[in-house]
Amino acid sequence: MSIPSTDLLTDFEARGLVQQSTDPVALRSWLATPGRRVYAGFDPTADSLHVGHLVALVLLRRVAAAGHEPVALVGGATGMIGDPSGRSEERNLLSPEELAANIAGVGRQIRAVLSVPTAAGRPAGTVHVVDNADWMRGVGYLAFLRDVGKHVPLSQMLAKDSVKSRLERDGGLSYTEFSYMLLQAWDFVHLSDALDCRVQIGGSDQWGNITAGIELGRRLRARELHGITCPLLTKSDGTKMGKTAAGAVWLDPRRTSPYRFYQYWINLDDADAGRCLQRLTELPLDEIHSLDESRTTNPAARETQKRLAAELTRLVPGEAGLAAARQATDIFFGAEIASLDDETLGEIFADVPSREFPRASLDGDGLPLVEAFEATGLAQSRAAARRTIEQGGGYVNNRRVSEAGYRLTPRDLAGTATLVLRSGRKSYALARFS
RNA sequence: GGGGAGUUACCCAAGCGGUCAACGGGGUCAGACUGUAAAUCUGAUGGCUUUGCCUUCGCAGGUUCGAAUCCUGCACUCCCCA
Repeated sequence: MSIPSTDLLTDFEARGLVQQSTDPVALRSWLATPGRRVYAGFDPTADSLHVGHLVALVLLRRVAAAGHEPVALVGGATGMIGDPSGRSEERNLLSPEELAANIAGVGRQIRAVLSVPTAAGRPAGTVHVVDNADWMRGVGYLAFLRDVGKHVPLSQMLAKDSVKSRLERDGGLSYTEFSYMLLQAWDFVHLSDALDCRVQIGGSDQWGNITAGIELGRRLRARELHGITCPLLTKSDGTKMGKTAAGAVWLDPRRTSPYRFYQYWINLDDADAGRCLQRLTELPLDEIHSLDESRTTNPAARETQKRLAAELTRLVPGEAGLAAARQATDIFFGAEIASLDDETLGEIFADVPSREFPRASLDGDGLPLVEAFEATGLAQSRAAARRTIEQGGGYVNNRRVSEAGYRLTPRDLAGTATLVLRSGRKSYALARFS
């Protein structure tokens, strides 16, 4: 991907990534010089980022692709406090140990995603990952109040939407969370001092915090800082992006397997998939348009979803993760499971519940299938298992078995000691015999 | 304190002496269809060693050949009058 460095803002605009920005003319002119530093902050609220953070990560990648240097701030200091923006309730404070682990995990992920070569094969170049605890740790409360707090009018703080909406609620917000924006404002000023970073980008819920920093920069340094926010990615059905019945979709493959990550994107509604393609991937716009076209003329092919899933799975879990996800997808939606070794089966069915049985149970008459269904949790009782099987919803290694009295014997093993049970379209369980 | 109504399977809700494991709806599960979507349609929906057996209709007793259905006591919920 080659974006002329002068056109970062235009690029953002073209992809629908700009919700609000400060003066576009000044912004463009500052970005006209290559090698500018642009920052986005990440709160270490967990040891992994999730799909909701993807927009910010991708924004930073575009910053890099445009010839600038992305600065990712992992909020070790702000994470001690908790950002009230976009939150309806007071946050629980994290313990220092949790926070340290989260910072390490999140930092690693940011570096990993930002170091994946862009679509055009261009490496991301210099990436700064900074922790605001490094400059906040030594700052005393009194000094902070005198040097920073003094320059922030209460009226402005109270006017922020994030504060207003919380004050209107029963729970209100604590002084601690109220102070959050001062910390973030100071971060921005600090980064402009230390790295000459003058642009902050983030989700639209960050507008208040960003402008607080811009304001502080003007008062303290007489410096012009800029901000861009992008619209929060939402789904057309009103639910949150990146949420499934099973919980958030994480970027860490240990929390969300590559298969489930891939499937999340594959399953998006058409309307959402198109937007995601534009905002989250680095596909050239003309390619996106031709996929839009394909979506109208041949929706059943679901090319958009396939492309989206491939792009993002490659970016996050990586090329190997994509291969694994695809293999798992073939198995989950494909034909009979022939002979696969136990290790591969274990990997493919990593997300699926599994259950150990004594090897001897397969000998003689074998293990009643209904018993295996019940034991693996595929059915709540043997009667339920029997019903499912009688109605044609019972599968062994993806081969339908419709006799409720069926018994599993060594012939049913897919690997050397494993077989795959399935109930209905997509409930799987692994039975291991040892 | 007095009077009345109610308590049924995951939820709502019929049933008012045998034909009741219990109508119907929702949900859930499975099947068909389909784009790994939505909608729709079909079936299932207490358990088990399943042509049968066992345990369920607030709890405990009782009447009866036989009770979710009748009687007594207890617990809880709701409404009305004080």
